[in-house]
Amino acid sequence: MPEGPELHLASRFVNKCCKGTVFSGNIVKSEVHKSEEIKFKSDAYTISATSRGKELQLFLSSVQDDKKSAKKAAAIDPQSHAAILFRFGMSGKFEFTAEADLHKHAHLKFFTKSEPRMVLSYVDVRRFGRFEETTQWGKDRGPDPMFEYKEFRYSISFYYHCGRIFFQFQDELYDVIFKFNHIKLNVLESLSSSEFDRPICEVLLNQKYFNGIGNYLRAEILYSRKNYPDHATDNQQDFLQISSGLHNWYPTLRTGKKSFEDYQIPPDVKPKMKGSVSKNKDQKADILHLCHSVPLEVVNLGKQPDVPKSLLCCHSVPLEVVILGELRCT
DNA sequence: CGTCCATGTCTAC
DNA sequence: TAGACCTGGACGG
Repeated sequence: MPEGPELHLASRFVNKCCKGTVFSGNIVKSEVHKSEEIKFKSDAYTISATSRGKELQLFLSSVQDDKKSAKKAAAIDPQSHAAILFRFGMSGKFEFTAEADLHKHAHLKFFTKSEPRMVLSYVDVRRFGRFEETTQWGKDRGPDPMFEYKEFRYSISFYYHCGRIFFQFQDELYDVIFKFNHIKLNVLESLSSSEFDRPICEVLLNQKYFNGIGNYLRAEILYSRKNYPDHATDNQQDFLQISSGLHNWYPTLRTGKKSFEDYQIPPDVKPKMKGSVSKNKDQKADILHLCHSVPLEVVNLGKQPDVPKSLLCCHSVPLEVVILGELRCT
């Protein structure tokens, strides 16, 4: 189930069924699950969710009868709010059921206050997923290619200029970089990490840059370029060539120019391609853009189950089949 | 009955 | 880079 799009749909699901619902009491972890117990406890709290790549955050907020006491509670009790970070492993998901219908592998349970009691539960058959009480996103995981597209592109280009600081001060760094030209931008240097010095099919699974891309999505992305992993990059130069968007973005690479204007964000940063296959046979789609548009298509298919499955023909086909099979989708 | 396979990390050699 | 961590469904004998 869970790559970026599924995590996002899971967050929508949680928001939908928890809207206006008040939860209460202990958050119950199954004995068998290895994650730590969740300490947050409240007589009355609400739940909302958001996702980023392959992670999902639940936000828990205590509710009070009147606003005054709410303020008071927040001031006195730091426990009036909490967040839980989830990774879904291979089989994680959320369910919202009656107590009687709880899944056998429900590992974390949130109970509604009112009767009949309902349960929001984190279900994970294989237990590869983890949860943790924290307001942070996982360190070493990059921006979401669907919903933080600009940052996603930046993260790939600039990570090695700014190091770990990048993830802590992303917004500030963009401003600095684009207001002043003090920092010399050099994509080749940015991509000089050995992490990019390998086949593109492996690079795409690096969650530091491609947070949310998994085995199925990379198959979709590589196929939609009509470019199979075994044709793909063996070094950073090839990665740049594959990512035509980076060339457009950094004219320096072709012209040697280094003026500030050359470093403006390209106009095509926002999605413009409908569908994932480039119309021009000779011009390969920008692979970074596909990391944005392809998962978004999956999200939209999830919204409308009746849509014909013509677009994402191999989303249910493992990578090996895509490589070997010249694709079997009609 | 058995074997193989699964949208993901994580860590020990 | 192989193995570990897990359950269960598909399929073969």
